[in-house]
Amino acid sequence: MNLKQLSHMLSLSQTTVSRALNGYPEVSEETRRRVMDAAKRHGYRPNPSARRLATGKAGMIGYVMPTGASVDIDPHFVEFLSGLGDYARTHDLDLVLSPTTADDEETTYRRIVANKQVDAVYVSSPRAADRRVALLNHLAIPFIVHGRTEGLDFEYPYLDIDNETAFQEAARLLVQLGHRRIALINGDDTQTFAIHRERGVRRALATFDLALPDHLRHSVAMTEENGYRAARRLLEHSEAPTAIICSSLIMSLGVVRAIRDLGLTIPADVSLIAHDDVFPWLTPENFSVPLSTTRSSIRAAGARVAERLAARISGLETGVRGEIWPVDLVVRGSIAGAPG
Amino acid sequence: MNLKQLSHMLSLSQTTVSRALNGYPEVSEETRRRVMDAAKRHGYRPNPSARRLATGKAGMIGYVMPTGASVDIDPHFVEFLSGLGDYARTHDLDLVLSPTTADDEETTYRRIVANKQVDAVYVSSPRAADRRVALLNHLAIPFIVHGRTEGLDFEYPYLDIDNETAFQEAARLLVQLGHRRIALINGDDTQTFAIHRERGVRRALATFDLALPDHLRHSVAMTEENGYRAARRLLEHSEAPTAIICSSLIMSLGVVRAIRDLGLTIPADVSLIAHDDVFPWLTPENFSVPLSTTRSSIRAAGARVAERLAARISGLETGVRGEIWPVDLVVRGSIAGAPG
DNA sequence: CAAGAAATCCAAAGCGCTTTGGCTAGCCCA
DNA sequence: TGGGCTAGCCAAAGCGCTTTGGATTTCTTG
Repeated sequence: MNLKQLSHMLSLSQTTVSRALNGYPEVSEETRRRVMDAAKRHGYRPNPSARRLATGKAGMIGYVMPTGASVDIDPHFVEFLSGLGDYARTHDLDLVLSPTTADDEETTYRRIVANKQVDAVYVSSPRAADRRVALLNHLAIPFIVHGRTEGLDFEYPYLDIDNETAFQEAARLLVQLGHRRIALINGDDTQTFAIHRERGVRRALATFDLALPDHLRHSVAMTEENGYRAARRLLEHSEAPTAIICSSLIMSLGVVRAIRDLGLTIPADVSLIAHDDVFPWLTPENFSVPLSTTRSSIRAAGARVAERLAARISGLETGVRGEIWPVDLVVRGSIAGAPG
Repeated sequence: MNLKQLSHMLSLSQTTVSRALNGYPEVSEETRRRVMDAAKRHGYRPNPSARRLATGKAGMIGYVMPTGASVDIDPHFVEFLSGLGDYARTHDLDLVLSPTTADDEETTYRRIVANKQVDAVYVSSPRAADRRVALLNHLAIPFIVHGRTEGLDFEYPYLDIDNETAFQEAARLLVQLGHRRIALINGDDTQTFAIHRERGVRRALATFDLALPDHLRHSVAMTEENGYRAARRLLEHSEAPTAIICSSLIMSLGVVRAIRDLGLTIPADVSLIAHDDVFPWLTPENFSVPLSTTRSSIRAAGARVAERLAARISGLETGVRGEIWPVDLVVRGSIAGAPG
C-alpha cells in the first residue's frame, strides 16, 4: 500500500492525502479524518526511503561506533543503549550504528551527515579536546555529547554527570574518616571523565593539605585484571594507601581480589569506594563487603540523551545547554576509619 | 556532488556513470577508469536514500532490540556487536537497531521488512519455538539466527555453538573426577542455549547412571546476585553438590562469593566450571582460583554472523545451512577430585 | 562488402514521497 | 452584482539514483 494507491481509493490527490497525514492545515477536518481512517485501516506506512529522499529527514539517530580487533566496546555502552532505545521506541526513532576505525572516524561522520542518513548523532566517551565535537559543530547536525570535553573554545550541548564533585565528596569522606594516603584507580585518563574524577580527588585532598602522589594514582582500561594489578601495585608499595577510590565496579572486582590475595580486609585495612554506573548484573550491595559507591545510572542518561536528541531534531531544543547531573554518594560497609 | 553533476562534468550520461561505478559490463574500460577517477577525485558518494529508493537495497543490517524498563539487554550483546561491527565496517554495512517492546516485536519486524529499511536481520537469544524465526522465514528476508530454536518444523540459517556437547564434556569430566552430585546453575531456560546445556549435563550424567534432581538445578537470569543466591541454595541443601557448572562468568562471580561466604574452598570442597563468552573485561584466569571454563568467543560469532549476512544479501550464500561451532573446555584450577 | 553481432552509450521512466504553485468554489462586503 | 479572500484541493516538479529499451557506432564474418 503506497500513497498513490491510498489516494486513489480515496479519490483524492496524493498531495491532499500526504498533507492530511502530516497534519498540514490546508485540508478540511472531515477529509483528514477520512484519510487518517483509511490509512489506519489499510495499514498504510509511508516508505521511509522515499520520505527521506524527499525531505532529507531520516527518522534515525546515529552513533559512530569505533571497532577493531583491539578496540573493546565497553559494557557501559549496552546499558546506555537500553535507556536510549527505551525512549527512542516511543518516538519511532531507530538507531543506526556506523562501525568505523579510529582512523576513519572523521570520514564516517562526514559521510553520515552528507548522506543525511541520520537526523542527529550522539557522541560518547569524549576526550579532552575531542575532535569529533568540533567536527559535528562544524557540520551543523544536531548532536549531543554524553560527557564533556575540556578546554574547547566553544559551547555545545551535552549531558554529563558531575564526576568532579562526586569524587571530591568521596575523597573528602575518606579524609574525614582519618585516611591520609588515598589512592585513585582511574580509567583511561585521556577521557574527560577520568580527568574530572582525578581533579575532584585532588581538590578534596588539597583542602586538607594532602596530595595525590604518582604512586597512588593509576590510570588504566577498566577491566577486572587491571583493577587487580593496580591494587597490587598500590598495596605492595612501601607507602601503601589505606583507602582506594576506583572508577568502575568492574575494576573494583579486581581490587577486592587483590586486597584479599594480600591477606588484607575491607574496610579494616583498606577502605574502598567505587563508581557505580548501575548495571543490572553487578550490584555493589552484593560485594563480599558491600561497596560504597558514587552512583549514577548510565541507563537514565541514555534515555535523557535520546529525549534531548529528539527535541533538537524537532526544533524544540536549541542552543548549547550543557546538563550536569549530580551523583549520589552511597555509603555501605566498605569504608571505615583509617587503621590505627 | 551528485550523479547529475558528475556525469555532466564528464560529458557522459548518468546511465553510463552509474554503470561504470557499479561495475556493469556495458561500459568501456577506459570510460570506467575515467569515471572512477573523477568520482574519487571529487569524493562522489551516491546518496543512499536515493539508491535505496531505486533499488530497494538498504546497505544495512537490522536488529530488533527488545527494550523496556524491566528489560535488560545483556552484556553479551555488546561483545557480539563488536564482532559484527568489525566485519560490517569493512563492507560498508551499517547496523540499525529498532527498539521495540515484547508486544510490538512482530509489528516491528514487519515494518522494517515492508519498508525495506534493512537488507537482512539477525536474531539473538532465540527461544525454543521462537515466533520470530517463523515470521522472518515467512517474510522472506535474509536472516541468521544466533543460536537455535528447538522443535520447529522447518530449516533456517543459524550460527550456534555446541552448548550441549560443551556441557556434556564439562559434566563428564567432573564425574570422572569422582563427583556424584553435580549441580547446574543455568540461564533462563526458556532460551534454547539453556535447554541445550541442561541436556548436555543430563546426558553425561545418565551415562554414569546419575541424574540431575531439581534441587541441583537452577535456572535464572544471569546476574551476579542470582549466581550467589542459587549457589547458596545449593550448598546449604542437605545434599549439597560437590561440583557446580554455571552458565556464565558473571553468575560465577556470585557463585564464588557464595562458596567463600559459606567458608568453603574451591576446588577442595566444591569444583566449579563456568561458560566463558570471552569478555575483555572479565577473564576466568583471574578469578581468585582460576576458573575452568567452556569457552567460545561471542565476538567471533558476531563477526561470522555479519559475514554470512553479507553473503546472503549478495546472494553468495543461499539455503538454510546451520553452523555449529565446537566449544573449548579449558581446565584451570577450579576443579579437582570429589572431596572425601 | 553487406549484414548481423557486439560494444558503447544515452534518454527517459520509474522508486514513493513532499512541496510548490496554481485552480476553483464559496464567502464577504461594498 | 462583482471583485477580492480564503479554504480546500490538485497537477506536477522535484529528491538522486537505477534500469529499461533503444540508438549509434564499430567489429566480424561469410
